Amino acid sequence: MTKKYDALKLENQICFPLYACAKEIVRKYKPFLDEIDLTYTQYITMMVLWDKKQMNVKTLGEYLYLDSGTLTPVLKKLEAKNFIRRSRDKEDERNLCVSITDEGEMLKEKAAGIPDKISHCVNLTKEEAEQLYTLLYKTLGDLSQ
Amino acid sequence: MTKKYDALKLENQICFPLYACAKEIVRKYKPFLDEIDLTYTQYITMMVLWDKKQMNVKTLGEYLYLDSGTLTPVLKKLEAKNFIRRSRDKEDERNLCVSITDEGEMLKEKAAGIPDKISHCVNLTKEEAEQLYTLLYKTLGDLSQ
DNA sequence: TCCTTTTAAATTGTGTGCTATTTATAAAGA
DNA sequence: TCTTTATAAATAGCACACAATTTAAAAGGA
Repeated sequence: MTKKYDALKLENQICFPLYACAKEIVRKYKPFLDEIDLTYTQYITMMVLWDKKQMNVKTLGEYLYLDSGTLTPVLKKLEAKNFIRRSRDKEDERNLCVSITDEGEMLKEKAAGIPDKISHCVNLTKEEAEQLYTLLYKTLGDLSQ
Repeated sequence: MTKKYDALKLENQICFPLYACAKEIVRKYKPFLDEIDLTYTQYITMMVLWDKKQMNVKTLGEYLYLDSGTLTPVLKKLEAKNFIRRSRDKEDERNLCVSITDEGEMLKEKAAGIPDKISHCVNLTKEEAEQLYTLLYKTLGDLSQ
C-alpha cells in the first residue's frame, strides 16, 4: 500500500537522479578538460562558438540555458585565455558580441577526442542513449514553458 | 555524411541536456521551496532524514553524491533553522551524527505537496517517466564506477 | 606503548549559478 | 524633442560543488 509520504523519498523522485547524474558526468569530464585548461561551463560555451563562430551574450545564454550573471565571468576568463574576443556591437552598443579567436579554433582540435572518451564512461546501448536523449529534450522542452 | 567535429556539437551530446534539465527542474522547485525556507540541496538532505531519521555525514554524502566540503555548510544552516541536530558520535568521535528534530519532522508535512506540484511541470507519460528513471539510474550506476 | 597510517569532518580557494539590482543604450510615445 | 519604457550586460550577494589540505580521532603494527 502506498503511504502518505512516499513521494518525498529520494528514490521516488525524477529530479534527484537527474541532478546526481549531471554532477557525476561533469566530474568525468574534469580530467580531460583539465588537459585543455577549460571548466565544463567554459567547454560548452566553446562548443557553441566552435559551431557558430560568433554570437551575442543573450543568444549564447539561450543556447546554454544560462544568463549574463553566469556568463559574464565565464566569458571574461575565456577572453583572458585568448580563446574568444568580446566587443560591443557597433549597430547596438547594448549587445556584446562574443567571437572565437584563432587560438580558440585551434583548441577545437585538442577537444575533438573528448566526446568519445566520455562515452566510454556510460555503458548505454545505442538505443538506450537515443531514448535518454529524446526523453531529456522532451523534459527540457516542458520545463522551458 | 558525418563530419569530423560533429561529436563536439552541443546537440550531439548526452551530457548537455542532462546538465540543462537538472538546472531547469531545480529552478522549478524554487518557488515551492522558498515557501518552506529550504534550498534544493537542503531539501534533498531533509528528504533523506525524513526517511532515515539519523545518519553520519559520510553516509549522507553517499546517498546524495556530495562530500563533506559541500555538506558541512549545508548542515550548519539546517541546524541554525532547528530542522536538524549535529552531534559527535560517542563511540567514534570522528563521526558527526546528523539527526532530525521535531521541527524538522513538522516540516515534512509542509513539504508533502511539493512532488505533486513539480510533476505538473513535466508532461511525460507514466511509461516515459519510468523509462527516464531507469535510464538515469543505469547511467548513474555506470558513472559511479 | 609509541609511531604510523587511516578515516571523518572541517577548512580553504576557485568557479559556477541564481535572483535582484544597476548601468548604459536604444526605442517609443506624448 | 523630451521623457518614459524596454532591453542587454554587468554587478552584487548568496549558496552550492569540488579539489586539495588540514585537523582530530581511531586503528594497526613494531
